[in-house]
Amino acid sequence: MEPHEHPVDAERVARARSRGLSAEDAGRLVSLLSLLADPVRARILYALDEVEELCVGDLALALGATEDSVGYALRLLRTAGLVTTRKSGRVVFYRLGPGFPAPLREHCLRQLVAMTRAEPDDD
Amino acid sequence: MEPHEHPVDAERVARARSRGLSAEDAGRLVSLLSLLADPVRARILYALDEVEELCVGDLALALGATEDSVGYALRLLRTAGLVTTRKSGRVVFYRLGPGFPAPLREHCLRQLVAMTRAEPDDD
DNA sequence: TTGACATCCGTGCGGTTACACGGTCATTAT
DNA sequence: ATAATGACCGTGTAACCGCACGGATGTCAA
Repeated sequence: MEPHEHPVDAERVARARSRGLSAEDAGRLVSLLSLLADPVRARILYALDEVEELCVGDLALALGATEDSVGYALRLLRTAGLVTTRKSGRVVFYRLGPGFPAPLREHCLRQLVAMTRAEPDDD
Repeated sequence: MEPHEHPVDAERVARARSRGLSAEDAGRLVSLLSLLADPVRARILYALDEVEELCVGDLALALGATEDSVGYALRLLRTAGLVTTRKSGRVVFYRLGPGFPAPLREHCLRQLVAMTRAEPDDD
């Protein structure tokens, strides 16, 4: 099942090859988007974008999810450096990390959400 | 394992609840982002954004992937309505669909890619 | 018509991922 | 000190997903 050896449009193929996404860049992009591509994580990030700071229990309360669920989600987000923690007593507060990608916040979270709300164009 | 009944910051919880993402909106957002969160699909969409139109074989050639792989990827993208097809003889050309979300194209594809390239801030 | 080709489709398998459970640490109150 | 609480961690399991394989469809060439 080798790719055929007769490019139909060699010029476009060359352009796609040179200006396209490398496998490495795609990998980084995907590992980032994968973190957003989960209901709990997306809602957590969106909530933190709205109210700045929340602790685990309150987050679970606000989302109507189990603490286990948000705990697991926060584990991944924290590992990826997308959120930071502030510990006060036995309560741990979360907020969006300083290294949180601005375009991701501005466009992917806000704009995409707005769009998704407007267009009921889904399965 | 019920959420505790003592919100630490009741005001923020209320705000996160009212202005936050509903489960349904999150579901739609996630089903969209999930389509981007794959190396092959992301590279296909990016390539189509660059060169307008490509057939399956040329796409596989440009990405250095098997035709099976891009065939499967296109199957999902087509089902979701993100790409459209134009058939010429036995060759099928793909391009970004008319319903392709503009913010997704502008920001998620282009800006995020640029950012991901610049910042080696990943696992 | 016969054969070769580009693509699509259904299916099974392997790897990944989300989630629930039990145990542990640190902190606060009695 | 003991008990209770908020959160973390490691592990097992079940579901999901990408992908390869085989076969089917439609098209061009001889």
